[in-house]
Amino acid sequence: MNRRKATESKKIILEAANEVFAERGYSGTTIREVARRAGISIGGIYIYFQNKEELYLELTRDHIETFRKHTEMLRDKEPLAALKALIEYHLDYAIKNTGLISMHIKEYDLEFKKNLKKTFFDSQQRLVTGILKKGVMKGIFKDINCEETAEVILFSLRGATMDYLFGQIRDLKKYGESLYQLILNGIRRKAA
Amino acid sequence: MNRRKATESKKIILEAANEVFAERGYSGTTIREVARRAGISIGGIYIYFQNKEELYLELTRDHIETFRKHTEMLRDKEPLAALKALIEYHLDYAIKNTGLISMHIKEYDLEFKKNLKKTFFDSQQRLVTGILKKGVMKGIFKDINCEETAEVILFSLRGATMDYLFGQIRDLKKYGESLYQLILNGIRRKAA
DNA sequence: CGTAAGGGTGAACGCATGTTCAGGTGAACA
DNA sequence: TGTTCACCTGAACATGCGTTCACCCTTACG
Repeated sequence: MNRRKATESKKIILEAANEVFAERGYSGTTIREVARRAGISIGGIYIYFQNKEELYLELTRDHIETFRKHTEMLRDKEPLAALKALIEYHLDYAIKNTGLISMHIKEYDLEFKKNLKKTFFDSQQRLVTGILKKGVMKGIFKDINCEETAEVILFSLRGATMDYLFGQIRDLKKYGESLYQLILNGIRRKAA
Repeated sequence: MNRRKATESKKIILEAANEVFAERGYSGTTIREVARRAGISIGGIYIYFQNKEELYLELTRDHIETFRKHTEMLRDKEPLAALKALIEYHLDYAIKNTGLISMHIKEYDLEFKKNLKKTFFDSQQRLVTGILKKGVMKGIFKDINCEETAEVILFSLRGATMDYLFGQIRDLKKYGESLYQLILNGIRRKAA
């Protein structure tokens, strides 16, 4: 029927796939459902994507890139403000992208996305370590082990995200302040 | 052939199922594989369990009960010791039961185990809140919001578990001390 | 007009899964 | 020995999946 341009169709498929993956996870997503929601035929998907994996990878690369771009900006802020903003961004992201995060948690061990995941986690780890090191240098933070503390901070953020996902807590934002205080009391140099 | 007693067969099936579920998660587990590993036929499984869900639930109930029993004992300890032991137990459990935890994380939203999960999470929450309240009463901890702080502590423990599972960190035990310090500095009443 | 090509279709294929059920087998007892 | 019954078997069934491919439109161009 030649209804659309190729680039347009590809975009529509990606958007539909994004929806379905977020709702159902990787293995729960069927090509049939993506096709249905994109308003294209089953075979039509395979014109633009070799297979389901490729479709998934293309989406995941986008998501990681978006997240990375937003958090990398924090490097320029003051350590305290950067930490606060990091916590806020994490919690905010979790609230606004439940489906996406759910997908990545549920299928965390898919072999074909291992590299992508490692790169992502490492970049976050480096970012927080950087913030902490800056704080230590400036005398704002105690003389902590920055790598290890960065990891622990990320633990708590991911744990909060997970509990929110699990439905264990309703108002995630509420915990932002508690998290900030707990972290800060643990690393800040005493004023007195 | 009447090789075994019914109770024995059921136990063998449960053990096999435990293995396979831990390795492959719920949906990744096939009755065929459980049967193969239990040394019984496919149909044999259905003599003892109505279906896959029931098999899974029976196992999960056991696991939760074991965990709960071990942590409830901490109520009698001194708050500081209880916190330390709780952290230790969590990390230890994560290391020794990767497969199990992986299964629960990967299929966290299975409808038929929702109640079981909520009960489990709530009991942990109550336990930590109790420990904190005792500490506050004794003047060991600051006048914190016990419920909220308990949640944040559980965040960090679950986050640590998750990062370990994700392969992001290798030596989980190493982070026990960091976690303890961060938490403690955040809630302990200053000695001076 | 003919025809090539980009864009699209969906029935069909091969495979895997949870579940069923007609039937087998051996020990225990009459 | 014959009968019963608890225990067990695995081919068969219904379903659902990712993927393929022979074929169909519509447009562009000569």
